[in-house]
Amino acid sequence: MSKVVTSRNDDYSQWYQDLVTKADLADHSAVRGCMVIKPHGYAIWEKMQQALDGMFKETGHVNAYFPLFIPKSFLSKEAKHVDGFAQECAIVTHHRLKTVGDTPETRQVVVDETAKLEEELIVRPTSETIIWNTYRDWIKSHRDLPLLINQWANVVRWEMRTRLFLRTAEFLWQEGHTAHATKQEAIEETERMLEVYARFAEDYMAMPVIKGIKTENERFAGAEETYCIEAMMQDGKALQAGTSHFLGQNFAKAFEVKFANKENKLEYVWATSWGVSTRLMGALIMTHSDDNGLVIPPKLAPVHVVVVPIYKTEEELSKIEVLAKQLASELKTKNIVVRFDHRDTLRPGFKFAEHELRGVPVRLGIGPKDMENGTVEMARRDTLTKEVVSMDGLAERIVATLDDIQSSMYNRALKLRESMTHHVNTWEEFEKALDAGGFVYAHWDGTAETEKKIKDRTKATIRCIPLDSVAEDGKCILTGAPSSRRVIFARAY
RNA sequence: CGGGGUGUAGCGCAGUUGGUAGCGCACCUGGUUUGGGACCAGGGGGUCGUCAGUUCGAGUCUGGCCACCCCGACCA
Repeated sequence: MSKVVTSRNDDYSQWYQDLVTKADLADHSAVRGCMVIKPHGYAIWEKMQQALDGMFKETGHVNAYFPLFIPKSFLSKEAKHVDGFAQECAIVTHHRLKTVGDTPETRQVVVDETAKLEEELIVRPTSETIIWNTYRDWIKSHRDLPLLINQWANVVRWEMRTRLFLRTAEFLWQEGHTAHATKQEAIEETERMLEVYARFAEDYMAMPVIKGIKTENERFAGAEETYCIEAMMQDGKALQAGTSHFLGQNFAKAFEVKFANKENKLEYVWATSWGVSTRLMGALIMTHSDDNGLVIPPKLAPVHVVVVPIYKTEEELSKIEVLAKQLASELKTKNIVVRFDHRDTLRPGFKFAEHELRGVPVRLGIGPKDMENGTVEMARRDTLTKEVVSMDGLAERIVATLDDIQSSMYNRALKLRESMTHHVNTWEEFEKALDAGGFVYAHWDGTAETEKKIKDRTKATIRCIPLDSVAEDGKCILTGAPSSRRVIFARAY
């Protein structure tokens, strides 16, 4: 009974926390703001990594790895960049400990002050600086470009307040860092990777996203332009799910990265960077899960089908097991993972609840009645519906069901987003729509001051200027100044 | 960094006017069960966050410290 999660209606935030811990995704660790990602959570992250990594490689990228530590002086070379990150850096100052105290009771380990570093090291909050410092040596000619590199890594940002997956002091991510000969190429790359993220979110996570551009206020520190995908969570709040930055020549200039063009003239290199993080785990949870637990889209489920045997005798069990094994090997050829839940100390009802909590998309119950009738009970996690189906053609049926789960999860999420999206023209409507929750399309005069005033008054930020927005004359919701297109406002995570 | 809260068994909690720690779940053993979170019997498991003080005696009272969580401000 201890595994029941708080309902979304009672306390959304508590529901989220319950879900993360009770579905065995992650736990708070002994270190403030840092989480332990448990095997089940990590398995889902690995599925995400796999899919994304494949997409990166398809678009011509290769993986590499750069150091965890960044010399302090590197960070300050790009002025805006350091401004953006200075407040949340972990700093390494020493490289040795020593033991003091003569007795076992008083003995303790302290920092050895004689082992102070000449230059402090910053634990990377992001790797632009160390990477661009390295690129200086790698890029000499236009023939070295484009340079398309990704790294899977952990980064540390000393956030004041943390939440499991959504904002942790240490998080896992991938960061792509590319170098190009022309501005146009770099912008194309930025947009290409935004497209990859959007496709991943929608096709794999079954999470609809809006592609857009950040306003100056929300732009990445050191970028010329930040593109993003924005998703809406079930409570109507927005979540930035991924960003792709056009960095211009800012880092090339800061780190003196020049290449000889075809005319043998030296030019600064154009750059992009783009990343998604374990925050996507939070997005996944808050997009689909319900009061019974996690709901995972089949494409990201570590296990697609679980078979729960219902039996009295060992003989019955072994018959069911033979069936399950057969089904598993048949489905394995279609990359569907079937697990047979053979645990004999737990009753079926407990297993049903547990697999629901952990989000297995399809559950099959097989008992004596089924063995007699040649049927199984098939339950869908997304709809919580059950039906008794024939064992004949079961594999095909499962394939079709998984496909259907994948697409209906997307459709459900899209429908919810649409039902919580509003277009408003007056301040009064604007406030009302924000309180109702969701995305609010409204006109804005394009100034950072107005954006900030709106944020102070309503806690809503401009999530993005949608890429597909159409030109439309209107008046700024706050100042009444003319505006040529709507932007999306929302309260956000 | 402000506000609030919590530290007692793996988890969730109780512990009265101070008298040396208990309940549920989980765990172990045995048995009966098994189509939506089983039941019976027996059993194991504790520096009560930490330091100091008051006291014959502190989980309980006093003070300090630490940690974590939640709500804000800041950020992916």
